[in-house]
Parts: sequence; C-alpha cells; structure tokens
Amino acid sequence: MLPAAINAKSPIYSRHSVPMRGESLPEGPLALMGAPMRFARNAEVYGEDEPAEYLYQVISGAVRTYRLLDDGRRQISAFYLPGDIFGVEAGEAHLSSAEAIVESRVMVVKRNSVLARAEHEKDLSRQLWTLTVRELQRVQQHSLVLIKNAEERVAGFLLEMASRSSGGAAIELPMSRQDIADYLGLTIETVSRTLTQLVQSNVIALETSRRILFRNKSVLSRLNA
Amino acid sequence: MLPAAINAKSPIYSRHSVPMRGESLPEGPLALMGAPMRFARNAEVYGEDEPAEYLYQVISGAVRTYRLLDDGRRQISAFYLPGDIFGVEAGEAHLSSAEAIVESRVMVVKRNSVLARAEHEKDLSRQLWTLTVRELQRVQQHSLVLIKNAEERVAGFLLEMASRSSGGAAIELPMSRQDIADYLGLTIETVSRTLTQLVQSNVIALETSRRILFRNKSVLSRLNA
DNA sequence: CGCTGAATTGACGGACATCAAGATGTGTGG
DNA sequence: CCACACATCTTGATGTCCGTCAATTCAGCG
Repeated sequence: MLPAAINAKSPIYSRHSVPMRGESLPEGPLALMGAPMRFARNAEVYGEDEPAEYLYQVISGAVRTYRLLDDGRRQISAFYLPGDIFGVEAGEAHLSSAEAIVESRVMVVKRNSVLARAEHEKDLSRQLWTLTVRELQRVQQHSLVLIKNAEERVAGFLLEMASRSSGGAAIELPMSRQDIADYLGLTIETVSRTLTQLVQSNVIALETSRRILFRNKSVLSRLNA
Repeated sequence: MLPAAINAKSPIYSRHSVPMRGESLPEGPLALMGAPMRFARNAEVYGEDEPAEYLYQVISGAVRTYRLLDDGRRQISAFYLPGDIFGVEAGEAHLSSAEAIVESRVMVVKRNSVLARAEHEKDLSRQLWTLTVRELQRVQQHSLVLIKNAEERVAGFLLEMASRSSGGAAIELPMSRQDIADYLGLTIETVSRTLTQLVQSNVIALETSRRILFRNKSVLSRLNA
C-alpha cells in the first residue's frame, strides 16, 4: 500500500505559501528508482508501526519525523530538507511517524528494490551503509543537544539549519515554533523568549517570525557549547 | 594499533569486585573471528576521534560509551552488557569513547575482516545491517527518555536494565550513580532522591546501593510513561 | 580503627514550564 | 477592501522541578 499523499488531515494548500526551497534533483543512492509524490502540509508520509516498505528522498519542501509519548508529548527526531533521505531508521516497521511540514514533493522508492539491487552493486550497498551510520550519528548528536540549556539548544538549532540551507546570512524556517520546541525538548514560550533574547543581544534579527537573519554567527557558535 | 587493555587510568582490579554477570560465549556475527581482551575498571576501550578499526563484543563485565561537551558535561549514550556488540556507530572515526565500567572481557574483531567477509556472506552482511538499525533505534528510544521527568527516566532505566538482565526480581547494577545520572541526563542527587522515593513508595528495595529488588514492576511500567 | 570514594539527605535558588493575556499575521467572506 | 476568525507568535506573572552547594552517612580496605 502506498503512503497516503494529498488527502488527509489538512488543507491541500499551504496557508501562507512558504517560498519553496530550491528543488533538489534526485541524487545519490535513490536516484531515478522510484516515483515522486506530493504531500500537503501536515499530511502523513508514514505512521508509527506501519510496515516500512519504502525509502524516501525529499525533493522540495520539508519533512519531520517524530514519536509520541502516550501522554501526548511529541519528540521530533529529525527535520529533512531537499536532498535528504529518510525512512532508513526502520527495521520491519517504522518506529516513528513522518509528516510533510509544508507542501512537499518526495521521491518514494520501494525498500526491497533498493535492497535487492544492493546485493549486487557494492557501491549502492556501501552508500546505504554510510547513510545509516550518518543517521545514527545525527541522532547521537541530537541526544547531546537535549542535555544543554535553552540558549545552547536554540543556538545549535539555528546553526544546524544555517549549515543545511544554501542561503548565506539569512534562513527561512519551514517549521513552526511548536515544531522547533518539540525538536529541542522545550516549550514554544521558551523558544520564543530565547529568540527574542538573541535579537536583543543583536546576534540575530527576525525579518519575519520564520525568517532569520544572522548578525553574529561567531557568538552563536560560542553559545553552541 | 590495538586498543590499550589493562594498563591505564585506574586500578587494575575492581575495588569491590562486583559479582561477574554470566559470561557470554561469543555468539552472533562476531563469533570466533577475533581475540578476547581484558579491560580494567575504567580502562578505555577506544577514544573519541580514534580511527574505528575494530568491532567489539562484551564477553563479561560492562562497557559504557559516552561523549563529552567541552564544558565537561558527559552524556553516556549506552551501556553494553555481555553479548552486546558495540563500535558499530562509527564511520571512519569513533564519535564517542568507550570504557569498561567494571573489569571486563571483550572480544575484539578487526572491522575490515568483518566487512570483507560480509562482501561474500549475505547472512553476515544482513546481520550487520540489523545490528546498526537496532543501534539506531536504541539511540532514538534514548532521546525520547531525555524529554521525560526524573521519575519517568529512572523508572525506565530500571525496567531497561531488568529486561536486559537474566535475573528475575532483582538486578545488580554494574554502574555508579554518576554513570546513571549521565545516562539519564540528571544529577546523582536527583537519581538518588528518585530511588529513595521509589523505595518509600514500596516499588523497589535497595539491598545494597547497587542491588535493586523489584517489588512492583507494574507501577514502574506505569511511571515509564 | 581511620581513610577514601560513593551514596544519601537537606536547604536553597534558578531555569524552564505553566497559565494567561495580548499582538501579529493570514486566509475568508461580505 | 475591510472586517472578522483563527492560528501563530510574543510577552508577562507565577509555580515547580531539578540543579547546586553543603553536610552526613555508608561501605570497603589498608
């Protein structure tokens, strides 16, 4: 069964259409092996406990993966931007859910076909391995984040986003404050307050709430303990 | 270069010799492919940034892997018990350090020889893949822990240890309160206080500070949100 | 015994969560 | 084009969980 695309949970079109990040022509291990699909803002790409039949590569837009605690707290484990591959975290079933953050195009590839080809092509299999190890390292890095204080977490987040975005001194965040909070293990209020602190100390500027201008990256790096 | 074994950093013999957990005859992907080595309490198995030339399997004892923030905070990413394989988290270089928690025997296997054999043996290569994915899932699980409150973290830790230990209603912890604290992202005081709370509410009993008796696992599971 | 490191317990403060109220912005409908 | 609704974000007031600092107890070992 293919993952549900444009259909569920949300308006089809992004409310305040976020300027599309640059498209990413499929490159890397998954190139040209699958079908591109569109997902509306907040549409589910896959859900926890579903069988993990596909691998995914973001073409445009942004995707979050997350897990829920039974009392409703949400931990976002990663944001995926154009070019990023996700879905490799899974054994037989997904342990997390994935949703489009804004309207997104995602390349969807059958796991089995990739794994089958990897049996013969050493190169592909090595790429898959590297991919998984990278993912592992990313998650480990992230659990380091969760023991820092609020300022360090937010600074680190901004730097991470900056390094992953093509843009220079400014970045456009596709995700809401709530997403950021759930990624950093904070509340929206704390994220907001920390950002205004950074504005007041002239480290960043908020052109809009989603658009951030870097005024002093070295201070940010220093904060990123 | 082989990792330094009995030599460094610490007394050769465990101070209060912790009763050895059952030995684990090497099983699984690494069976019989390498050499067993002894590591003293607190001896380093490998260090951050060292080239990742080996894979490891605990035969007896216990191992912790951790990373340091530059201000000295330590995040323990995992505890490995007999049978567990570690060292797979690495690309070319280790991103974490590994130390024996108590005097331990560890099977040490050259990465390359494993990877080389995996080229031909589909079975082995699948096992390696599974291993890495498991590790990834373990780390993801762990970052969920770090958004919970102290009681939930400690309860979860005890249940995790219980499920990994052969023992039934009691477990012997090889690690110190400091280790537990650094694993859970808490302080030793908070860990200690939380444990005494659990004692007072008759959920567990402390036979010694390292030996924990479960009186009511269902309450623990409930706490484990 | 007394020494040493580990663990526990207590008093206090601070960072962040919670609760609540405004401000801002965006799509909708008259 | 304006006005309303609704979501998102910001700001403020207050509370609380956990960290910090410090003292005490405990266990193992010379």
